[in-house]
Amino acid sequence: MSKKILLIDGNSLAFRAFYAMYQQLDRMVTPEGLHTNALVAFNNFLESIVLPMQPDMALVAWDARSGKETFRGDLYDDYKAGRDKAPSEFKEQFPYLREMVEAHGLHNYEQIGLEADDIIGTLSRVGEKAGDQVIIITGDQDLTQLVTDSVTVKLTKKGVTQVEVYTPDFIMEKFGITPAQIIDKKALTGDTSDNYPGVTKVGEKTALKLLKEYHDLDNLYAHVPDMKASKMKENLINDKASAYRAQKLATIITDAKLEIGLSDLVYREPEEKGLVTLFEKLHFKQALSKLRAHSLLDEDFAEAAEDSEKKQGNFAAVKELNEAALTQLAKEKSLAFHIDTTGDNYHQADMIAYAIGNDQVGYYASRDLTLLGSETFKRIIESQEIALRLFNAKAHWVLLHRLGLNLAGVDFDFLLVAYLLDTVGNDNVLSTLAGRFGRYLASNEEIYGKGAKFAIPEDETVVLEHVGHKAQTIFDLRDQAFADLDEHEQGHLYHDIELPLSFVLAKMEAQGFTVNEDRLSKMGQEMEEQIASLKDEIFQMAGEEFNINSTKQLGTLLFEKMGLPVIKKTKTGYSTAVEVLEKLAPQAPIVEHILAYRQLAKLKSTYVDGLLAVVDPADHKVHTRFLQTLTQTGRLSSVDPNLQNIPMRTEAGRKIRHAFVPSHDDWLIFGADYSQIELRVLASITGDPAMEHAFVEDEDIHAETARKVFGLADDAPIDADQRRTAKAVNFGIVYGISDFGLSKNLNIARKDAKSFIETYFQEFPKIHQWMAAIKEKAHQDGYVETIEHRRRYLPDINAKNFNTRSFAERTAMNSPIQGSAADIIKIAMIKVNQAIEERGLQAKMLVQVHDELVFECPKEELEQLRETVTTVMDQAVKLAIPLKVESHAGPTWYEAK
DNA sequence: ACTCATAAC
DNA sequence: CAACGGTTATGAGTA
Repeated sequence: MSKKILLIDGNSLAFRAFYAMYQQLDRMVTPEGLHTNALVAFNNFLESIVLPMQPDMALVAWDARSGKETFRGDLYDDYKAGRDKAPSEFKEQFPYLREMVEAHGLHNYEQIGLEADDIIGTLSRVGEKAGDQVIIITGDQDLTQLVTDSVTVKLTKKGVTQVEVYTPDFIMEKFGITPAQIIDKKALTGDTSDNYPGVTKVGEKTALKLLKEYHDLDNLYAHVPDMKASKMKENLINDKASAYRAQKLATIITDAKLEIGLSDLVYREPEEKGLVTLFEKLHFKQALSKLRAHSLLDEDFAEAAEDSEKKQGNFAAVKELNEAALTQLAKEKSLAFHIDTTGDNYHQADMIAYAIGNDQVGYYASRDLTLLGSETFKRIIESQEIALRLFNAKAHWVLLHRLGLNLAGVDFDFLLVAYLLDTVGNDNVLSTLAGRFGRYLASNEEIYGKGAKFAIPEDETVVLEHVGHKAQTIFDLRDQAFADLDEHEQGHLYHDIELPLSFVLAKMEAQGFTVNEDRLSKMGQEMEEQIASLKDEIFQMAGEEFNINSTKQLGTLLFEKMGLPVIKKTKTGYSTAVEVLEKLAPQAPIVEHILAYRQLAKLKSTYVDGLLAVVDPADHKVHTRFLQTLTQTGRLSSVDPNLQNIPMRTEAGRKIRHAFVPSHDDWLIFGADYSQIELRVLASITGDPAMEHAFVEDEDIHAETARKVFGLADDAPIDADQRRTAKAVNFGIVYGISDFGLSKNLNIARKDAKSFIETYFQEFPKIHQWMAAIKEKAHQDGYVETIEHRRRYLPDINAKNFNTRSFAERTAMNSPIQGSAADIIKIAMIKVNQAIEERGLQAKMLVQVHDELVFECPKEELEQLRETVTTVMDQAVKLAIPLKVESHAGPTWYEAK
């Protein structure tokens, strides 16, 4: 009986595995500090590729310790030189790979003097002679030279779970040559990764052409003298020695003396005990729970194999959508829907293709946008009866809104759920997030390219399959993702906060904020004049012209030519940051000018020119996008433009706000903000009586803190400096205090800062206790939570490096505070939106700035809106401490704060 | 693509 | 002993 022999190129696959999950490197670390990304990917490979194959014999071959010990090292000194050293994050995973291979029932083998290739080459010939079927899995194209009718090579393409199958026919079709000629192809081209040259200027194309004409290297050189004079001929003659050396280096040994034979390679079933031990050591939660489930149900391996095959993308055929299919789809209870666009900015991006379907009726895709205008499609999108599954509901709401449709009935937003489950390493990309659930599909980058290379593939079926697979992935992942959500107790956070909020945000974005472009341009002109005259003065004082925007040139002037003292350095040179320049200002009058120039240049470029560039000429509005699934704490962020960092602190900057106006005459801008929300949250979750008292009595919290840390009477007067110090201490507490940080911020001695903190903790003991407890929880669980169970994992919390660990500890203290404040304003936004609708107000919510909401409304609605908004914000959540809301209104955003 | 500087809360 | 407050986005310069 013919046997199935599996030979695996361990080194090349391990490398592939490491880089396939390189983006996840920082996420995948055990509490002991061991990186596991390559191990996770390699395990996926063993489970999803090897297990379903059920081979009779299986071996993972490894390179001997150093290439120099092989004959190739003797033959060519630079063999594999110049190869990037494997990073330590990779090396540390290596020992576990062998253990993993063993536990999965395969054998490991390496032999001094041989590379993995040679072991595989030799065994493949042995197997072939015995009449067996040999399958080689590798990431190295060299091995394809071994292909015969009974030896196939599976070459990994992207990552380690997608392979291309090389047979003699396939090679002929792809290259037009036979497997044996692969060696001579390499002889001519050389190998950059192994660092040996072939013939100068001969690449793959030329090599294939020559081989088709002359068949092999010997025959080619026999005919070189007959070739007509050319640069190539010269190169062939000059590099003849190099070509023959490359030929030797590229030839895989097929007759090495091995200490093992086929009979030593019998494949055993995976060993459950060994796997459990290993997975526990590596903290593979998913793999462990899968293993447990399987052993509990006593599933046989055929079923396990089927399961893992499904996981890595056994996609259903994607069908072309038409009216008839749409009618069929409209009868379904739940459907996945997905649109691909030409860019991230869904306010203006074009739709490329879309897909819709479920596991019952299958998946349909189309590029025909007219179908989206049909009544049937409208029913599907707008009906509450059809539960929709999407990836990024907010983006889809806006895209559909542009078509005049009102998205409703959303059940599952995979992006939101994935973000709530784990914020770390979330790149907002479907393919990556699906990978976390063991589902693999092509990334947009693979299909469309990125940056300047972005292009829609000519072959329409590629695009249709891509969106179709996305829809299927989204559909399939719903139950698992919701189960995880439940396990985290995050059902409420998703269903009652984030999902409803996404539609509130969509509306705000689509509404847009009107910009008075004339006003903004005029400000820009004035700034330009001031910038020009500052520039003149600076050049005159410096005695030369230079680029003031260049920190490098500025550094040279200040610290070398003028000889000012270096106060701080950056990685690349002298620091010229504000705090540095402020210290230098008394010593050199030019510095004041530079500071003024800097401020104006920033305002002009970012807020005048930058803003004008993104105003939509059709409606004179800016339509920001609020990123709901980006920050580690649960806050929103805002891009294109960022409306959350419009200047406020300096008068010159604040004037920019004059350009933000209502969209109608006789309307106003109204702003409402939470006062001291983070300190109130802190007081509430720690239950500190002293702080609670201050807030319940609505006292000046910074003054009150000053009395405490300076040991003054309850009614003692506080001077400005004392208050400023106390305010800095309060801020420090919220950010996860350190004495050094506070000393730097207040410009005081470290021991004074330390004593402030100690006194603070004596006066607010519950805060001290909470800080210690939250750090302890983080060390125990690896994550912290907000009042609404928003979770933040802290992969570095047990790091050996003090800095890294300290940073994680401060984060552990800050995130529950910042995140709970984010929870509160999000709840308020949903309730405010609802209240505005219920009361039939015309007012529109436009922007959220972390503790502030901005609206536009008709003048006559102002007081009603003020009452509505402040009450709803006040009452958004039930805390032990009252919340306080302040509000302002006026003709522009300038007056509304 | 990265670093630096600076805008906000 | 060391390093040193949290969360972001954007523009300009440099590589």
